[in-house]
Amino acid sequence: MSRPTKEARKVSIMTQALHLFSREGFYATTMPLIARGIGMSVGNLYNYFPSKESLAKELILYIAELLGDEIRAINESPLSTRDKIDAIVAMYFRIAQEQPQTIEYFLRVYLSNREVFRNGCEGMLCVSPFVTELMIFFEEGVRAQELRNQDFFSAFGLFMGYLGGMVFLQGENILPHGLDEYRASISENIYHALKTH
Amino acid sequence: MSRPTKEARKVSIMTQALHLFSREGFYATTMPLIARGIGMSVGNLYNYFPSKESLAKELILYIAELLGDEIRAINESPLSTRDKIDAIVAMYFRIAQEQPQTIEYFLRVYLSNREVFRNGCEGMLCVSPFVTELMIFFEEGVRAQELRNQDFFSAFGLFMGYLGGMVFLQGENILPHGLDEYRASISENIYHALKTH
Amino acid sequence: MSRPTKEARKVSIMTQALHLFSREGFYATTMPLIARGIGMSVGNLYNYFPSKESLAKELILYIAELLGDEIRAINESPLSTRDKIDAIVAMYFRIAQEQPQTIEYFLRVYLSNREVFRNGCEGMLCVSPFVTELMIFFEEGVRAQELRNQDFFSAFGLFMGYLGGMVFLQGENILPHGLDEYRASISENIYHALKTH
Amino acid sequence: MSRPTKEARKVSIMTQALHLFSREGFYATTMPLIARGIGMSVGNLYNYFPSKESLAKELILYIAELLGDEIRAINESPLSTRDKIDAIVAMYFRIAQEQPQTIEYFLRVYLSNREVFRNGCEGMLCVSPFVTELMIFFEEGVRAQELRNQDFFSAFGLFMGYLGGMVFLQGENILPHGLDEYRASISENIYHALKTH
DNA sequence: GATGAATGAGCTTTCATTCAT
DNA sequence: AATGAATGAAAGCTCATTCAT
Repeated sequence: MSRPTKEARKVSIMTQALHLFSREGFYATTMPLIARGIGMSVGNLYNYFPSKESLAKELILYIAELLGDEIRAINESPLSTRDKIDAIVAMYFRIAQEQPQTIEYFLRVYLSNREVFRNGCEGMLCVSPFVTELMIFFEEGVRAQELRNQDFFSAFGLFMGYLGGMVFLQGENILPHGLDEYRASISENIYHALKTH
Repeated sequence: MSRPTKEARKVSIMTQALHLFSREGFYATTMPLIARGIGMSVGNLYNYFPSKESLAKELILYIAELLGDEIRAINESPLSTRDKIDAIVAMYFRIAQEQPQTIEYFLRVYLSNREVFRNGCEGMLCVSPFVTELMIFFEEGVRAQELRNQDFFSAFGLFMGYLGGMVFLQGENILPHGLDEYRASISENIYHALKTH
Repeated sequence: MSRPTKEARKVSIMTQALHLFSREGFYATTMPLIARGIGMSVGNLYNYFPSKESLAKELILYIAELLGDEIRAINESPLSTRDKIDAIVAMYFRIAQEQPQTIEYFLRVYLSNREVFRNGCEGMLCVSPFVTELMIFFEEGVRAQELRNQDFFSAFGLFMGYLGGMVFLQGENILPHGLDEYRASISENIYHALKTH
Repeated sequence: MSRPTKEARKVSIMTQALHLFSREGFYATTMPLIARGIGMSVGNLYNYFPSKESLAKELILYIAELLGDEIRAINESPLSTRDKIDAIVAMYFRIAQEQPQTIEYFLRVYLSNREVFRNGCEGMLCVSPFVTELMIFFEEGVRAQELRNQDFFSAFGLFMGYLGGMVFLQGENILPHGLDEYRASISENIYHALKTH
């Protein structure tokens, strides 16, 4: 049986770290815990990532690119702005369901432990692939006169805060229904919030 | 000079802990640090709170009550639902500015370190005073036919996610303008999102 | 039985550290080793010294003062320069015999691990009490016309290198006789090296 | 292009190790660091030297032979004892300047980390080529009635301690002048110390 | 001979918590 | 109630050495 490649090992570390970080938090997740989870020695972990922080930073970059790619695909589709909102909400919830660690990591590790990302991820540096695409979405909606022209961050906060909030509530088992059943009303709310009168 | 009462001592511990937790995070704040900040010994801290976690839990309860009281006052006022939205947004931003620890604690300690609150604050247990008042606000708006009748959590996620997101962005120095300049557009967005057509 | 005072504890840590550092070297001496040697927990060590390095620095300061005091006493005595040389050699060897750790620490920890002392002990900062007294000795000898007037460091290197070298050789069990039997010849050699012709 | 011989590989390892050990110290120099510096794998290093310690021991042997050869050449020259002292001092300082690693290794690795050389280099075992030549120098000086007849180690300690001390002071940037400017006075001091009256 | 991923013991340091006073 | 010295488990990280390839 051939040994897994170096790249495969790196992926398995990142997968395990994503899992633990998102569930237990950055500080409660220890390097020995990550190592044990994939049957690797602690020392060897450091052959792949020079520090716990660097591991966390690679993860957020990976996630931002993943989300950025998803939104880009939607931006490039021929949908109306109204339907793009639908598509973004659906995409976000689909990821939250299929690979919940991804969104949880974003919410509970990246947004919460800013000191960890201070060096190397200043401002939106590590999430720019994703923010950029949302900005494009918004500006195209404005140009198409489907959305009101307002400060981007007012729209951005609405989008991300709202979606993040819903996923958070679901993660806490607070929602009486599944995420999917909220999709329509959330899209509608966002659309009404942003659309031209 | 009379010795401070037990209750006063407890308040001063909580004030100091709130300050440190919100600024440094739960894990980077040590018990000796809290004690030193108020000229008390570590040992004595444990006469008031049986553990670091219990201190964190009492804090979120306190904050939930504070925010709950603020919203109750708005609920009990004779304003229209539209103006109540304005008032809630203004109140939230005012607190974020006047006592930023409060909102920061909510966003960066309570929402972020779920593992800390796992036992004892399941679901919305520790924030119910505040959630309850928002629920009342929403139901009255529906009854007055100013707001569409939808699942409460869809509205709740919008409200809290949006406001929390904006305060977060400001905390990261990402917003091009001050929070106050977003007040009007945010209220408007929320109102359009939730109002009857 | 009353507990030892904080100062006494600190002395016992320093004593034990001096012992181990001088015998095993700075790096081969671990904090757990120091702690175990005096029946104290590792954690508590850090209530007395903020780091292993700071412990090493306090030790060299202590030693430099001890040696400085000894030489000062000789400087202040009414002896001739010739006899002062005798006295300094005798004193150095006496300390090397009675508390060998002291001299060994100077030779094998302070002089050898300069990187440890880089911050806070630059140049001769941490050994100045001792160097200063030797400088006084030398200058008084020159003024009394018993010693040739030459660059101080040429004399200093002779003195310290020679004495240190002999103690080193003894520590390695290389000397065929005890240190004391070299005292006369060493004093004589030093005197002849430095005296006016 | 022919592959380097086994011997050539060994020399390149030793050169690199000497360089790093003398500059960074024994403990701060890691085996991977040595390997990387010469484009060799860690594993292969162990085909040439069974351990880090053995590498350090081979180095001191090499240096002792190098210094021994230098002194032998001086011993075999027709100079007077007085001039041989001059020549030895000059040689030592020349090496300290041309290949400082050599002397630094002797002072800061061999003399300083005795625990490393405890097994295998007891006493003068690993530096005997060099000590032997100095012994010959001294005995010939005595026989020629230029030097007083005293215990060899008293003279040895003077020579090595003094020269080592001066190089050390220079390494610490403590000397107000360059080493060369001390050459004459040092030779003179040594000669006066040892010569017949 | 050569590679370098892998090991695992051990390092310095931290900190919630306890308890004798 | 109050103190703060003491504990000890555990953290992040390092590195000499091994061994399958």
